Amino acid sequence: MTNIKKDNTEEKILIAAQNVFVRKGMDGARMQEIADEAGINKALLHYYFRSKQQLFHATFESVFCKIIPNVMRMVESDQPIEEKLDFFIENYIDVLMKNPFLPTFVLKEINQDPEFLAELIKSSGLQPKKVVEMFKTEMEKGTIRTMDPRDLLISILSLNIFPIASKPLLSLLFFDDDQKSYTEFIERRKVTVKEFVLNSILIK
Amino acid sequence: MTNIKKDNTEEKILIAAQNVFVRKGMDGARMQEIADEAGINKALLHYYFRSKQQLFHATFESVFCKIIPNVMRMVESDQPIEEKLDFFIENYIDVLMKNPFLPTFVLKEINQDPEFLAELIKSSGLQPKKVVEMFKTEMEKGTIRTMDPRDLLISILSLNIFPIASKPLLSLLFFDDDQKSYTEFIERRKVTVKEFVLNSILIK
DNA sequence: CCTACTTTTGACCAATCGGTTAAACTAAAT
DNA sequence: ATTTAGTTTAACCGATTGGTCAAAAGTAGG
Repeated sequence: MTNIKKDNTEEKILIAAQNVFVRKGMDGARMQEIADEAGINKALLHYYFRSKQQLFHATFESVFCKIIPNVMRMVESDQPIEEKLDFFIENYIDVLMKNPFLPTFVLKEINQDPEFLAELIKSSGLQPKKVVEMFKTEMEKGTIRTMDPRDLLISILSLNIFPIASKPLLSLLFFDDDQKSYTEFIERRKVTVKEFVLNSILIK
Repeated sequence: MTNIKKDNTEEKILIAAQNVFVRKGMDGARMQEIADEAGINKALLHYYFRSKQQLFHATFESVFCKIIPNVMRMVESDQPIEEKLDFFIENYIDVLMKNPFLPTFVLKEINQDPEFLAELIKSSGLQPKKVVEMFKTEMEKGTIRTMDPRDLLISILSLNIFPIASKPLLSLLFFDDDQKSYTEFIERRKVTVKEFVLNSILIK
C-alpha cells in the first residue's frame, strides 16, 4: 500500500519539524536541519509541503491543537469547582513540562501572523465562551466570588504557563540553575497554584 | 566635537535595533532593516558593533535592564504590603503596555543563550533574594499567609506578564480583536490582579 | 518481466544575508 | 593649507538558504 509509506514519512517530517520549529522558531529553523532530524532528503520536505511557510503552518496547527482538549474537558465535566481546577492544573502543567519550549514558541509566533491564528482558533474547537460561562455559573451558584470570569480564566492560565515559559530565567534566579530543583518546584506548584487560586476565589 | 556625533549615531542604532529585534527576534531581524530604521548605512552598524551578535547583545542588555528598577524599588520601600503591590503592579503593567512585544521577546531569547542571560543577571543589579526576603519578613510579621515566597513572587510576575505577552491570542478569544476593549481590560487588571493576590495571601 | 506510478535523492540555482573594504567626508589641530 | 583622526558611504564578496529539477529507486498490478 502506498498510503502507509506516505503517512509514515509525512508524520516523520511533522515530528521533526515540531522539534526544530518549536526550539528555534520559524526564522531560526533551517529546512536542512528539519530534513536531517527526519532522516530524509531536503527536497522531500518540499515534495510533501510545498514551502517552509506551509510546513510551518501545518506544524503550528498540530502543536496548537495539542493544548485544546484539556481545556475543554475541564468545562464539560460536572465535578465541583475544586476538582475541576485540580484536574486542569495538574494536566496542563504535565503537558507543558513535557514540552517546555511550547509556550514560548506559541507566544512568539502568534505575534507574527495574527490572521493565521484567527483561522486556527475557529477550526480548533476551542470555545472560550463556554469556559467563561462555566465560571459564571459557579459564581451564580455562589461557590466562588463574583468577578469578571475572563479575568479568572486568564489568571489561571498565567499561573500555569508563565513559570514554564520563563524556565531559564527562574532556573537561574531561584534555583542556582539546578534543573532538579526547578522541576520539583514546578511539581509542587500543581498544589500551590490550586491553593493560591482557591484561596482567592472560594467563598467559605 | 566628535563624541557628540558618535553618541548620537550609536544611540540611534540602539533604538532602531530595539525596535526591530524586539518585534522580529534575533533570527528574524535583518541588519539592513535596522540600518534603514536608523537612517544610516548598513556598514555603519558593523563599525559601531562588530557583528549582529554583538549588536543583539547590546540591545538585549539595554532592554533587559529597563525592567529591573521597578522590581527593586518595590523591595526597598517601607510601605505596607498592600501599597507595595499596588505600586509594583501598576508600574509594571504600564511599562509592559508601552512595550507590548518586550515580554515575548525576552522569553524567546533567554532560551537561545542561557549563558549570556546568566552574565546579564549578575551585572543587572537584580537581586531576587532581596525580594524573597521581603516577602519572608511580611510572613513573619503575620501580615500574609506563610508559603514559599518564590511561589508568591513568580505568581505575581505571571499575572502581570502573561496577559500582555499573549495579547494577540486574548484579543481574539475574548475581545473580538478590538484593541480598545483589550486595553481597557488590562487597565482594569491593575486593580483585579492586586485584589486577586491580596485575597489569596492576606490575613485579615 | 514490463509498465505506469509514486517516492526519494543529489546536484544545482537564484536570492538573500552578514560582513568587508577602500574611498569619500568631516572637523579639529598644527 | 595640510595633516590627522574619526565617521560615513557605496560597492562588493562569500556563504547560506529556500527552493527546483531531472533522474534514480522503489512499488504494485498485469
